[in-house]
Amino acid sequence: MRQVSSDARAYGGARVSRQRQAIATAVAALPGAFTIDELAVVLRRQRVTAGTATVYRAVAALAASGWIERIGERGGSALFARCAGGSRHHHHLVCGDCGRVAAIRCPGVGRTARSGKRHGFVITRHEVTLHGLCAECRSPRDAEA
Amino acid sequence: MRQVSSDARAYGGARVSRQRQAIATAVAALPGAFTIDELAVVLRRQRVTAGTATVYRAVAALAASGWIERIGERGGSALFARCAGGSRHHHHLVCGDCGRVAAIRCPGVGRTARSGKRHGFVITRHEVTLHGLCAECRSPRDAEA
DNA sequence: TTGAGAAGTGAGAATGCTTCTCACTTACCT
DNA sequence: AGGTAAGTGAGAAGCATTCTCACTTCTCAA
Repeated sequence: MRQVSSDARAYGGARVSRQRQAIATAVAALPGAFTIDELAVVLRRQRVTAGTATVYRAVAALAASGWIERIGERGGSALFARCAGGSRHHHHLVCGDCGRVAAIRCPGVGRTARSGKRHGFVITRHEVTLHGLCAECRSPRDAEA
Repeated sequence: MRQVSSDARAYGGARVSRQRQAIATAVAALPGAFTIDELAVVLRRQRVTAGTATVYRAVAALAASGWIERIGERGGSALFARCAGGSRHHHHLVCGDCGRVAAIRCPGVGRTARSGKRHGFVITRHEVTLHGLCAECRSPRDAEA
């Protein structure tokens, strides 16, 4: 019996090379959102050699399988995150400081759909991203409030 | 008495050159969302000569004054739109076909703020973008529904 | 009207992110 | 073990966007 590793699942059942395994592990170890560049830094620190194209392709594969999601951009680079939302419909709460990401329920599609209908629109897709500071990144003074 | 033109207002009171005037006019004439590239095409069609840097700078100035807003991206380019939302807090409804943009009220920040608090986050900013098809771009068959 | 200075312009170089190419390597199925 | 489809990596290429710098133009004040 063949065992399907968690890495294989992360890549949607595609072939898992040494590089892809290391990339999936690095992504899982990151606390939150990351850019390709930040991921490359982690890989280098772990003495993983992987070409730029390889990292881009691996991240694209992880995103295609739904294991990570593209949640926006930071400093002109695409921002990705592995999030706990699973496959259920959800949105993201991103800490502007450490990049930690939390999944939140969708804040009422029904109302927005009605709002769209009023303008004659049929809504097919929507994106909601919340930015803020997580508990750990808030300064003690702010945390009091 | 000096008359402040609408173009001067669009540029936040900054100096209005021939190019900036043409760019503001072209933006106003566009039906909805546009990329820098699409705007450049319109300008070329109107025989307006303006360097790439000039168009970028003018669009940045229009966005800085709040006359247009950056509402996302399309095909890897920044997507802007002049919208009717004014300065009040609002979000955007973008037609995926013609780019027409409608402003909609914010779909409940209170709920999302509470949702964030549950995760220990303090929410400082949020973005909501709805994608769909406007009445004119829906095919007759879809419009029946 | 004129002069000065600030601000805008444009061509092209530079930058930075991302994708493509292609020969080489490797994971996986039989 | 062998075949093969898929992944890899170095570097080139393709973009959107920004920067540089000499030149032009706008605006204000005299």
